Order: sequence, then C-alpha cells, then structure tokens
Amino acid sequence: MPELPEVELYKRYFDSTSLNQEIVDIFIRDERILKMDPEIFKKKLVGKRFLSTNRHGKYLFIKFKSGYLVLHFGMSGDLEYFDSSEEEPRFSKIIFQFNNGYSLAYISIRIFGWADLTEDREEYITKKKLGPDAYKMTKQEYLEAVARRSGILKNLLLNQEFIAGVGNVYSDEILFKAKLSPKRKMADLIEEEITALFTQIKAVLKYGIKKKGDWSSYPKDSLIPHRKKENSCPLCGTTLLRIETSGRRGFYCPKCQKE
DNA sequence: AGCGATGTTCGCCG
DNA sequence: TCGGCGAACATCGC
Repeated sequence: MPELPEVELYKRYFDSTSLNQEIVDIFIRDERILKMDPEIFKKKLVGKRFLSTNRHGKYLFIKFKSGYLVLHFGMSGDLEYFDSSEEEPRFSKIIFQFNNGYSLAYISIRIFGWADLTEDREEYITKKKLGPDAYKMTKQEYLEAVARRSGILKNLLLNQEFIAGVGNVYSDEILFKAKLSPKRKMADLIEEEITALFTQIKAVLKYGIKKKGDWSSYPKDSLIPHRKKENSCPLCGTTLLRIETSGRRGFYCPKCQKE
C-alpha cells in the first residue's frame, strides 16, 4: 500500500532489520521485477552489506559499498524480514539472505514495482525528473515547484515531477483538508491557498506516517475513510463527487472544497 | 465473474 | 513545450 508514508515506514522497517549484515545469497523469484540482468544484480550485491537508506518520494535507495539498491513498491509492494528456515512470504519476488540466519523479502503482488541498481542516487533522481520530496521539502522548494507548473491540483499532486511522494489516496485527503477542489488550477490559487496546500501536504503525510498506514482508524472528519461511491462528506453531509483524471479516481466534497 | 486497485510510462492530441 | 487523456503493464481480491 505504498505512497510516501508507507514507503517511509518500509524504510524504517528496513533500517531496523536489514542493515550491516553480510548478504550471503540472493534469490530472484521473478525476473520481471528487475530493471537489469539478474546475474549482474546478484554479483554486485552478494558479499556486500546494506549500509544506510534514503527515501525520495516513493523511491527507497539503499546504500551499499559500491552503489545503491533502488526499490519502488508500485501499487502492491512490501517488505518482510523472516527467519530463513521458515517458508518465504507469498508473492516474494526477491529474497536477500543474510549471514545471521534471516532474510529480507521484497514482495510485489502485481509486479508494478521494481528493483534496480545505480551508482549515483542524485543522478537517478534527476533522470526520473522527480520533484522535491513532499515530506522533506522546504517552503522555498515547494514555491519553486509551484512556479514551474500549471494544471489542475489533483493532477499536479499526482505528478511526481511536481513533488515526489503523493499518490491518489493522500492527494484526496490533502485537497480535502486544504479545502480546495481537485479541479482548481494551480495558476488561479491565491497566496493563502498555496500556503494551505503546503501545510496540508506536510500534515497529511506526517499523520499518515504516524498512523502507520492504518486507514481504518482515521478520525471521522478525514476524507480517507469515506472514499467510496455514494458516500457523503464527513463535515457537511453532501454527497461526495468523483473526479476521474490521469487515469485515477478521486473523491471530493463539492461544498467544502472551494471550486 | 468482472471490475477496480495506494503507480508509472508512453504515445497522441490540442 | 506542456498538460490532459487513455492505454498498457500484471494480477489479485472483492
């Protein structure tokens, strides 16, 4: 379930389980998940240790001696650290086996994610044209991103070249909390609205991390628990409308979110 | 049993 | 050149 908050949680999980142990073997269960030759992938990593991690948007970079492992989780990725003597998790696509008897599984049900290697993290980010990380960006970086782009807010939030990390669900929540219609054009926003959007991007992502991605326990005044057809706004009771754009389906309240 | 899904990418069009 | 749009990718769960 990976948008920025979930990937941040994967990062913390990785940090607490998989750093500084020697990788003794790697098993690739489905080569389609790799952006590169499996043999080269194995050769470069076996015998190394993962040293540190860094997240940019929905991308997780894991440093080892001579480069970075890059993981993207697509729509259904996950990590699971398990005892090597036990059965590996369902839908495991790559298994990193460590010298302490444990393994880390990179799981992907629908193969929309991928694993890759790069020697230069910054170059990788530049090549992908990723905008600033939505959680870590400064107000200044945000304003620069805003100045570079136009278009409707929903599309912009989903566009990783604008800012990196926001996905479909959190974009709905951000716009709801900022009281802005997803159809508003960035160029038409007044200063207060631009600031409100910044504030809510930060707040919603921060809260998502705090809740550990558990949407079932969100407070009633959030949009997330109501993101379903025919549901009504938790604030005013108006029937939520759907917006279909960029091939994604969003929800919003036509009364609370200013057109 | 068909449809929808927390993502990215690419080609087409205006 | 940029933004919007739709399809493609693969597969599972409801």
